[in-house]
Amino acid sequence: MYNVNMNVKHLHKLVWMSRPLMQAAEACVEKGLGGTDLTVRMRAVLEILRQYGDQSVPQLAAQLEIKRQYVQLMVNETLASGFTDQRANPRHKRSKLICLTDRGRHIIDRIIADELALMADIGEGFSDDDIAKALEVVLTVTERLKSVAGESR
Amino acid sequence: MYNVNMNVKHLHKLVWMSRPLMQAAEACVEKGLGGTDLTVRMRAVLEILRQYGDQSVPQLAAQLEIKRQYVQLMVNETLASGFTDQRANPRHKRSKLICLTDRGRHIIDRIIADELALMADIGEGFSDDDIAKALEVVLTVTERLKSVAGESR
DNA sequence: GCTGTTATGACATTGTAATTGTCAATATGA
DNA sequence: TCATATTGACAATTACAATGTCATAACAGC
Repeated sequence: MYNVNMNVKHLHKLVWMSRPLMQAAEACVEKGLGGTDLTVRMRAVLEILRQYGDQSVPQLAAQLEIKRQYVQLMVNETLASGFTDQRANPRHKRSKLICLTDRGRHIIDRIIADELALMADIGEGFSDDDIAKALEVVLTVTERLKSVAGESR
Repeated sequence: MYNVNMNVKHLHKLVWMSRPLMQAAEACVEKGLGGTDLTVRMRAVLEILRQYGDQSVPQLAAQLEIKRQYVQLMVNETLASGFTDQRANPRHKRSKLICLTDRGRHIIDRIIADELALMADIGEGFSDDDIAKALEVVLTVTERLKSVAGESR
């Protein structure tokens, strides 16, 4: 029998707070996107490209853990809006690499900067250590939950 | 100009981890529900009833922060499956209170117990203080993000 | 009690995110 | 060269949730 202590209940609550947190976060992001032609899902593509460099659609799909067919839609939107462009892929002739245009890079840089500025406000009152530890908990818990859910499928 | 330090980047990452965390959590919950006739959304109704007692559909909707029409569907499913029942509402004759049946209470108790047991494994290696602090960060950040997103609408 | 307003349940419609399935074209690798 | 895998394109489907509407019924002020 497990000793169901406070620790465990806190963790349970933390995990269940992930949905409200996500919703609040996405609402904020959406608000920050107001005025630009970007959508939240286009933003996700630009962010990955910004952080990890040019990639093919299937590679993006793996990063985002979303099916490639849907990522293709997202990417097509960014292409149509001129935030990204295609260039030759040395590793696969048919699957072009998606890269940020100057416009795309400019806008995603600005958006991320705005978001970080917001985070500076949001984190008010917590120490660097608090935040670092909280992140570590969240990352670890996510990994462990993934492996639990993934088992024996 | 903001000083974009590690703290802020960690917080940004933490916030963006909320989606993967949620997906992993829901996948685990779904797995835990295997074998029962419960769905994830029915589970949500039972959990609120278990924690906060009998409530009307509009009250549940407020708790879950979901529109009452959709909660009505969720509740109807729990009624149809015999996990909940209706009883007279002293405060409103038409809007019955939804309450757990013995079967409903038994199953949600078991599911929560299983989840807490899983949390005991998942939290391995973190101190009570780490978890408590992480929860505090998540709760606070969620509240603050909500208020930011809610402003001037 | 009468009456206007609100709350509720029921149902239909719509929107959006994302998955799944399929197909043809093309690349890749043995 | 040829079998297999990958890719992009597109259609269909599922799931979640919001939104709209309506009739009924409850409530509150008078």
